[in-house]
Amino acid sequence: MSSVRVRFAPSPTGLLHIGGARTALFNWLYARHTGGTFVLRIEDTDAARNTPEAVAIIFAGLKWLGLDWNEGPMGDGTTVGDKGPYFQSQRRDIYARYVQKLLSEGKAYEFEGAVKFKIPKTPITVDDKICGQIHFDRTMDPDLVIQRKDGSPVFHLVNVVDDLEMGITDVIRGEDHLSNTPKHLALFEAFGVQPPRYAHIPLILNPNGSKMSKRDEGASIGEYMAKGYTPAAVRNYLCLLGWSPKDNREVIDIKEVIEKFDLPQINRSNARFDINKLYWLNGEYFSKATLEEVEPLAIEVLQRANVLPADFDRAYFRAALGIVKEKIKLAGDLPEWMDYFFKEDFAFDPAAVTKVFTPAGLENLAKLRERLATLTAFDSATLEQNFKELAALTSQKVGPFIHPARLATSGKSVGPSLYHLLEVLGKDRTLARMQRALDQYK
RNA sequence: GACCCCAUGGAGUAGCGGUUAGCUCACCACCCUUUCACGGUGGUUGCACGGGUUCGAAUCCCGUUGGGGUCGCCA
Repeated sequence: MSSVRVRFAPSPTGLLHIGGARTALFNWLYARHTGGTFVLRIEDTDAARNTPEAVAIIFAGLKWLGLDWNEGPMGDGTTVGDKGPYFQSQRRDIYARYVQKLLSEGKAYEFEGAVKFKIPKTPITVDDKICGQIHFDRTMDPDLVIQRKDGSPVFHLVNVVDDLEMGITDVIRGEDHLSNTPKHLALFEAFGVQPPRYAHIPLILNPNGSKMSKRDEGASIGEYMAKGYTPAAVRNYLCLLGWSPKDNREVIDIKEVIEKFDLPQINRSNARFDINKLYWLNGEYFSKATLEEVEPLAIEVLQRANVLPADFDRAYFRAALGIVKEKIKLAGDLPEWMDYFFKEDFAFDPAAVTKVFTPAGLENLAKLRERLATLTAFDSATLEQNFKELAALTSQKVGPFIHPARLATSGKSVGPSLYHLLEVLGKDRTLARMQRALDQYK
């Protein structure tokens, strides 16, 4: 294991922000690339936010993305690492000690009950691994409150003390912290230690270019979990925001990303979040996955949507999933693509009814039903043959039979390959559904 | 407002002094097809602007504009 030690230090806000997840990802990638250590630390100094549920959401999100950490609370109640505690709320005495040290050395002073750190009024340069050398004037910077009137330590202090105590060598964090870095550098200097290296990564913006806050659509990893996204796809997409393999590929295996990932080549400009591209990318992963791989997630999604009954027919379900899977990009789209497989009283799409269940369309449907009723085999090849024969017999193209058949048996105008659909539904269901449509509209 | 960062089509990016400015998503057209989708082919859209430097700038420098961030006893 190399000497590199990086950390992800989220605050339990009740969700794992997409930007935070990306920061975690980049830290994780760097740790894995260098063979270093990835530390998870919970910045819960704000007591109001410190709930077990909020912390659990962070664990769940990181695990879902496959970002494992080497040190910190593991999420199951256990803790790994000898630099703990890894919850800031449990490190009060450590912070107090550091504040005391600054106080006794005259580097901080009391101010109306709070404690302020004296910011050196001298220019300083931040040497950032992504942004390069950044100069800050500091001569007009006000002193920094490091401990509140109520005795609690402030973010900048705890952040620096923890990085110091935990031996963090590289701080990879959002660019929103770049302007805070001179303060942190001053604190490290006051403590008489070498500061870590810094790497500030660009932010993720909303599609309209505004800052993505936690209330914005799509800001929470939990949303993607709930919508049935594939974690590898989300992770892949996040890799592409600010980083690139530089060879025109989009779908890239995480192992290869680890191999190629490094800090200097990270982009310096903010990136907008494009749900469209994520959706496409998810489709790439979804269609490559086998039926077996997709099945558990599909069942979960469908049962949560009340589409799949508790006691479903496994073989029938798998057959249905098989023909639908080829058509969609996202597991979350499954409910609206599969609801009609499991109920007979589905509604017929009104727009499609107007267009397809015309007198001629219904006439064709009736003829079709009559013919299908005589079949003994009901496989897709036989069905296709019969559709075509009937079309030829009536001097029509096959479309005028296909469309009414689809609408009658699924209620929709779009769906999986029709012949396969009918095969999966089986003869009895197919005929019954066609009869229902005829009874209702003819 | 001050300070900091950024700037290639609608979005993500490749490019790192000489390219017909490449790729992906999205969009449009055509082909294929039972619809949708997939796939295939083609297409619209770009170096923010103005000055320099140079024989030559998307690439280097300065300015302007635009966007983002920081300036809390939030993290």
